[in-house]
Amino acid sequence: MGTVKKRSNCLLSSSLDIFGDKWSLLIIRDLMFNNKNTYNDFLKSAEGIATNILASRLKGLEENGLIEKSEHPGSRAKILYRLTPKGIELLPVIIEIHLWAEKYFTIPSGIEPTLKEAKKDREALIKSITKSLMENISL
Amino acid sequence: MGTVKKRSNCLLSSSLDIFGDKWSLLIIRDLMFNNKNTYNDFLKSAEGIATNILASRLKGLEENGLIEKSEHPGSRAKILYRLTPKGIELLPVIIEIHLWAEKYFTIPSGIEPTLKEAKKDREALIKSITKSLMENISL
DNA sequence: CCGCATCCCTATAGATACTG
DNA sequence: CAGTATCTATAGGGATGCGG
Repeated sequence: MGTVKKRSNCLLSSSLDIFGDKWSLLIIRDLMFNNKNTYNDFLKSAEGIATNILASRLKGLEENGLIEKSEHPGSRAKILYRLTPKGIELLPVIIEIHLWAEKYFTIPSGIEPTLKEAKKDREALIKSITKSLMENISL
Repeated sequence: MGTVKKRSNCLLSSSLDIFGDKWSLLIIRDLMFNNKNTYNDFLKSAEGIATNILASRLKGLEENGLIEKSEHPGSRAKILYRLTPKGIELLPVIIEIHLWAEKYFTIPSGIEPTLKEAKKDREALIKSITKSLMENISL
């Protein structure tokens, strides 16, 4: 999943070459909303990603500039993964997927307020979340 | 790819269970923007999907209510695939992916005006495209 | 411990040939 | 035209190993 081979020069196709799989956006989600930022954090997520798949996806996301590694402030042994601006900019995509899904799946507890806000003032919500994510980068 | 097994009750995860692969959204794209609506139309797209994969994806998309089959008005031999409202509602997701991709890939000819319109008045564009897609349904 | 790498095995993706 | 059949390659699950 590392190197990218563009299937066509369609923007959608090129995007799917990068994150068009069942796992990449879930890792982005964990980084964005779930305060997860280490290898083991991702492993523990509800969907149960396998370790080799996680390693492969992290490598691909890093090679494509969506995430980056850095030192963990608490432990020398740990590696901290962070979203880059390019990764953070996927927020609108993820929000739209949520808004779509909300109509067809039962809504998990806790996110209803955010969904409501997204429908009321989408731009403001994106701006606000982006801001706090960007601040996280410059630690 | 037919039956759905939800990995978790996360809205994003459930969505990726349905269209989180390298092909499904491209078929939706062809139906939305490229006036393609038969099996062979999809086969001929630039990315070069294999026939068995196409069959599998069409089945999955139909089982999940994103597309539906109908009779082709011109030829009895042909099958016409159409987006359902549930499929059409993926338009905002696809637009956001395009807007993201525009920043990181070279833009293919022809879609620049649409991208510009999407940035100027996103809601109006979505409304307009949705309307014409919906009219297509009730033939 | 933590972040992987490796191995083994199964399931799904995918290329190509072929069929009703 | 719209798919199957067949075969191979890759994705993915699960256990385990291993250096830092």
